[in-house]
Amino acid sequence: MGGLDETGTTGSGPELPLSARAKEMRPVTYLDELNPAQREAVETLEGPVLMLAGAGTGKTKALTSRIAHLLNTETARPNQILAVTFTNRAAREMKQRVQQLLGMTVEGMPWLGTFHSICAKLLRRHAELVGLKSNYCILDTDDQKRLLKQIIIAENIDEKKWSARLLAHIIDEWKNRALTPANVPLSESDAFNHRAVPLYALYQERLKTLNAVDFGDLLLHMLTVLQDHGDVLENYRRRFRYILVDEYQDTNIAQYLWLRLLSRGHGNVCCVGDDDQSIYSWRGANVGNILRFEKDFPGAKVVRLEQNYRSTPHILAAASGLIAANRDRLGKTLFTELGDGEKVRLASLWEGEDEARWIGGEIEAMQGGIRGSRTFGLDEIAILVRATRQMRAFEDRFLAIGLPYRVIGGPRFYERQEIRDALAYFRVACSPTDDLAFERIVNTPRRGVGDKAQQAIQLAARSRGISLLESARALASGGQLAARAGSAMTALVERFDRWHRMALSPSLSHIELATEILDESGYTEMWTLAKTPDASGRVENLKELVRALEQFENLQGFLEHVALVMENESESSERKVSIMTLHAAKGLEFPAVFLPGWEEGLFPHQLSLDENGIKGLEEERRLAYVGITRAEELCTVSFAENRLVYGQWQANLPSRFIDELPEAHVDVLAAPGRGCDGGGWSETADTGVAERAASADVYNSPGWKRLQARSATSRPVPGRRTAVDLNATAEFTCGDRVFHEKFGYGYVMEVTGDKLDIEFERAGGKKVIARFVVPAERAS
DNA sequence: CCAAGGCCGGTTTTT
DNA sequence: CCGGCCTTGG
Repeated sequence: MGGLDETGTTGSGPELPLSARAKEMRPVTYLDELNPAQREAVETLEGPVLMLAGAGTGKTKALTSRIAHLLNTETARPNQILAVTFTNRAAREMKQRVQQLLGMTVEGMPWLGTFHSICAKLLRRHAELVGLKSNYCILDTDDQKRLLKQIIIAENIDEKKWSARLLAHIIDEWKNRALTPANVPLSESDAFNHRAVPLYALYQERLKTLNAVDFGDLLLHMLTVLQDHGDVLENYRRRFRYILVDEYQDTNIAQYLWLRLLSRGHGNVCCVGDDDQSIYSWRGANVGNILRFEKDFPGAKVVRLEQNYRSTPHILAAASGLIAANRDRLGKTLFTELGDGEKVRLASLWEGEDEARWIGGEIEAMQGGIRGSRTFGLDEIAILVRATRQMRAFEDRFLAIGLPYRVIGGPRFYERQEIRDALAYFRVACSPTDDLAFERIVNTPRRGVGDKAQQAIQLAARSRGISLLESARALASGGQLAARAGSAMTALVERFDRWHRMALSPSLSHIELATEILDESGYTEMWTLAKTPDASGRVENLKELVRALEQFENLQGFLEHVALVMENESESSERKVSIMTLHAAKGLEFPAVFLPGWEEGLFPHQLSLDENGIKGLEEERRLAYVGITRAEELCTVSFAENRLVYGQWQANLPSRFIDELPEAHVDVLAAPGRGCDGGGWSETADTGVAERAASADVYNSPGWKRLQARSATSRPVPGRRTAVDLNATAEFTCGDRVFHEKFGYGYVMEVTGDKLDIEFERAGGKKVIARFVVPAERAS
């Protein structure tokens, strides 16, 4: 279970004299297992330390050993250590490994957790300092957007032009940068048609009335508390004598400020990170934090962990060669002592389906004992994609050939509609004033309470300053609703009253209560009767939800857990191939990794380049680096020359990242699927692709050569038809030499309306809309 | 009040 | 091409 301790599982434990016992129980061995760099990072307990830990260099080991060392030398007691991670997974792993090292349970480490869970816990203690009650509820992004939408509509703003989604994004960014409505710089006040700042302020007001916070607030409020209340700050500075931060390259500005406040004074802060693995800038992460560490924390000791224990040499060299193309980096030289191993394999396929088919074939071949090569279990294999839409092809293919797979990081269990609905019922039952939850389920399942009735309830609630449930009760009993809505509301209010009483009664099992709520509300029935194909799955999920309740003492505790630990915890032990995004793969490793879809536009992703230019490109490259470095023994990069994108066939160039892989460490597979075995596993690959002309290795394929050659040989015949650019920027005629942002220079071959057929020198033949090209002489 | 059709948008995603 | 969301018409 997660690193969230809000539910009290470990947080409320007594502060044990853990280190003393640890010593009795187990002799110090952890130091002997460290290399010199790791050892230095572990043993430098005082003052700021930056551990620059490359991929696979034993960073978690160093971090956990450091905690063990702090405890074992009695430098700190467990409750004096603040250790923060980003994900529950990381927190859980850290806890387990400290336990392993010390050979005991770490019940007494209350301050090891995610930024969010630790802040949530602290904020419960100090909620009143920011105008909240300690039982505040934590909204997820869905609630957040619904709330913003209400505000936008209430302010008479055209929601279509100015979406809640956009506003949520703007506000999140400000919160990431620790900007309260009052602090937003004037230069940014024009955002959202000059309305963003006042709307932000309104939103914060509304949250306060609801006694609610969003994720960003957890950090921001705690920051406010520490900044404005010297006594509280002093208290925590004295308490958290040693601070450890995992994945420092992913911290945002609010988190950075928070850490600085807490560590100023003793300065015992140890940050671990890798600037080359910073892939979350779009979520507010600020690589600058790690790049600036030595300036921010004067006298900092910087330790580089450069010995890689994960990947074989070719894989490591390929990754290092690739990332060397990035400019803004601290720079590390990773090395390994592992034996030879395979080169990174590179395969070119005709189209996306072929790619899935080929990889499926490879995986099957890797199962059975192909003579001379190692076999890989399904759970040792991962497919890492750039975008979720790439997953479909693999799922289809694997279903077809009966290859067990699991998609990691898909829509999470607690984010599914039916689960969120059920939780909303539980929320209202526990706290009848939870308006957002009430709103969500007031007419789900349909019970005849439509827009009009809901608006009346809202209005009355606002004007009288009462909750929606109370308002509904008043209107229903006063006969102020339409007949159908009125009777439905009376029944619903009555039920909630009863459920609330049951929730308060300690004698009643919360599992029975949950079951009753779902049955009596008609919610389970709604899905049982639904005729959509996914209905039965949803009923299953509801059952699973009730099962998950068993691990908690009451509904309240469960709801608190869910708010922060949005994970699907049903882990089957069956062996399966993992399919996930590159982002989701960070921190994981697999013996064999497939990296499909290395095509310009997809990876690096076009939007990333468009929006962030060179910075975007460098982040994409780091993503590629993360991908390759997940592999222990076998890494296979592939690309498809053609891909169906939003129903349109698109011809793609191989990713520039392919060119950046050092040739000496790459094994270009000859024509996978054609029977010319280049790699060792290919002979059993599906030969259905054999007839496809253009499948060949990247650099020597006939198709590739043809593309290269074409521009030199073909000269268009000057033509008659002329395209009129609708934006009146230029007119084109057959034979014109033109320039395109993405495809480079080429000649216009044919003109159809505003569409041009262009032979590009590098990219080959494309159909392009006229306004996307400029005459070559105008290209900068 | 609800179901069917039109329209837009469309990377990555933890807490 | 697909899904979510909103509008429209019954």
